[in-house]
Amino acid sequence: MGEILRILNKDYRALPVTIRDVAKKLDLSVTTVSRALAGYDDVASATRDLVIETADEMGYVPQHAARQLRRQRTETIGLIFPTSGSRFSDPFFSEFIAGIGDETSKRSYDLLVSVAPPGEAEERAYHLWTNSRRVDGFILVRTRVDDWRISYLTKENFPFTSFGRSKTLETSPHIGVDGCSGVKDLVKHLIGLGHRRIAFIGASEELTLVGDRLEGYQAGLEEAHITYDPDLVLEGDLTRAGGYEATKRLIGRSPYPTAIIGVNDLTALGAIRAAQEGGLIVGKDLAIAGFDGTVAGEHAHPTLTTVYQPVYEIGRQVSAMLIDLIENQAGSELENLIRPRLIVRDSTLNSKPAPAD
Amino acid sequence: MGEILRILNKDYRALPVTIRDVAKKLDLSVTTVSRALAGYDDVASATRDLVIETADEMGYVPQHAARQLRRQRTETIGLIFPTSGSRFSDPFFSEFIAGIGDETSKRSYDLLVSVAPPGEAEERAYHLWTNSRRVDGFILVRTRVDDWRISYLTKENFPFTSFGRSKTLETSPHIGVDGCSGVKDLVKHLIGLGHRRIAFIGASEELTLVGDRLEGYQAGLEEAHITYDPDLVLEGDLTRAGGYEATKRLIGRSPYPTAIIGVNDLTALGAIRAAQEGGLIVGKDLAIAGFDGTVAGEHAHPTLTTVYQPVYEIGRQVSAMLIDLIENQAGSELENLIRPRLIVRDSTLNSKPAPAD
DNA sequence: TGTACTATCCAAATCGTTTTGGATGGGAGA
DNA sequence: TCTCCCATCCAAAACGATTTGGATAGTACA
Repeated sequence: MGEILRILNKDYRALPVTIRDVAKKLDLSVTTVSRALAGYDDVASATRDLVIETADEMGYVPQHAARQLRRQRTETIGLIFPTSGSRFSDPFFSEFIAGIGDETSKRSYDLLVSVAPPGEAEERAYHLWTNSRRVDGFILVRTRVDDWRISYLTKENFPFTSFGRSKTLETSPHIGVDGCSGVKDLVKHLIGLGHRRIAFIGASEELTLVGDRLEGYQAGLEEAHITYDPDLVLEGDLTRAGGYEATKRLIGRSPYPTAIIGVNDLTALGAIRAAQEGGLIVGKDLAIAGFDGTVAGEHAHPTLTTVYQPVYEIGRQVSAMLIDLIENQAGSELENLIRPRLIVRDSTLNSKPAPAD
Repeated sequence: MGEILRILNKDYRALPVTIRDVAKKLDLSVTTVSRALAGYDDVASATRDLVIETADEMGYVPQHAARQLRRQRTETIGLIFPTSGSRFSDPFFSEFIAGIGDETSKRSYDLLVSVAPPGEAEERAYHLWTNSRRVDGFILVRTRVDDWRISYLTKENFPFTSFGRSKTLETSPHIGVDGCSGVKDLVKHLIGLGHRRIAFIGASEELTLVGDRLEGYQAGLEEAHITYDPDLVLEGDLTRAGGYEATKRLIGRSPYPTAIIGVNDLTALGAIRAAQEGGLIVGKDLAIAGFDGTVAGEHAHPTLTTVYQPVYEIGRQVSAMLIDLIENQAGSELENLIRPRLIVRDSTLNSKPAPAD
């Protein structure tokens, strides 16, 4: 019969079996079936076993929409990636999602993903997902100093956790990477090699990660009693092109800096390219380092000195914290500050500058 | 009043405004409000305007679950990435999702993402999302020769489109990249430089993309009347480590091949690493090329010759096709075969082998 | 004036669950 | 034999939207 329908009607699709079908088959009430499957103890254990068995062999799976409507919970968390789509390729991304995905599926949550550049489209996206009760909570990445998302969700009392701190962030659990101490370690490493004219290519200071890392840069210099020179700090945009452009300008100067720190790996890769085009040998004439620990840095030539952050693990934790928050399971502390790890590679290693600075 | 609740109750969260609230405020029926918002013409235009206006200023957004339950459509598409989580970092991924995300949000669909390694967990994931009516359709990536996903979804008559072909795939629209002609171009390029001993590092032939590219390798050789030597074809696993291991073995031979093609960029990057550790100058002693066109290849040293496929665009198209399929909008053809583009860079360019082969 | 039609509105059913507040019957204890 | 209680079950009311199948009143036309 199903077979006939299938043949007659191109649009045939098997109707999903509902709880009512199971109830009818067993001559039980819908209530009992529901409670049996939910494991309540007001149904006889013989009945319960029978219900579970037949539900299973009938292939019954509760329809998500109905359950969600009744329970007013979606068991879904949202992630809106703040970027513009077309040339978006952030190695950070896949690892982060993998971390979130593993944790959520372990706790039988789902993950709803969207991509929206900061601004109006982003606001619309958050409004929509909160007001339509599309998700139970959000994971925020790339937090900003004045972060609209944080104030909005806080005002609405909507659960969220974030990767990154923010001055608007007071009460919601989050994971921060101590970019300050990470970059400070890097600066120390460079100073240990004899560098004194160290440049920093950042990005919009609206991003907390930028300010954080810049702070580490300044702290590192200060500790070595090197006066901070604003001329050595340029602004990129977290992309390779940004790093390339800024480096072009830096090596055009005389004297040019002997070391460059990129605020992230992509920036540093752009810097390497620019330096090499300018005829400099990276790792010898000029030291270059990044921040992130991406695959691309491992394969660059020379291999890139960087500050590594465990993105997969961060994704896992930040979603675990969110689910705890949604389910009102206290226990996760407010801030988890991860200390990143310096990885020294060839792009800085043999770069002792001339002793006469 | 809301303010008081907010103070008294830590768990206070604003109740979303429902269509009933809007109806009550305007002293209209729920029906009329619904139909006004849906744009039916059986409501007076003055009423319609009023409804739209007040709904807007009350911040009314239809609750997704309720609408979905009634309409039996989710306006959501699913993507289950076939990989194991922990060390997953595929540059392909972020660009593909960006493509899908832009297209779906343009057509006001949502994207549900999960990660599950091929096998039991994957099957459970598909079962769950189909039976619970969690999504309206799926996008498949990394299709396999005998693909359980394809047979399952076909049997269930559940909409899907895929990136990649398969022998189990007969009726569903998909985008294929002509890896065969792509690799053939690459082989021609290498032969043009004088290479004759060209190795190929593949991966499980269960993946259609592997067989496809291998075919191109063989076709290229044949066209140049070079006999195919199975000893020159090794199996990697699409990762850098796989390429590294295989290359170690290749360059241990005597004579070693003068050129190596990696089935993807990561494989080729591993090959470069192994060759360099073995004391070979890539691009001179040994030519190496990949397939994908990822960022990492651009920054490798030497820069990697590769076959570029427009992943963002493919993501966009494959989701557009899926939505058309879901909404029964005919028009999209069954197969869209994209011809990838050879990008010649330094890793092969100056690699004319000694004329006496 | 009566009829037919149109424009505008609405009550109630429905989607598939979960939850509330009983109903029922059999056994134990007096 | 009569209560009372407990174990087991269930009817009906939600949840918030859409859709079906009218109802109502005003207008046009004879």
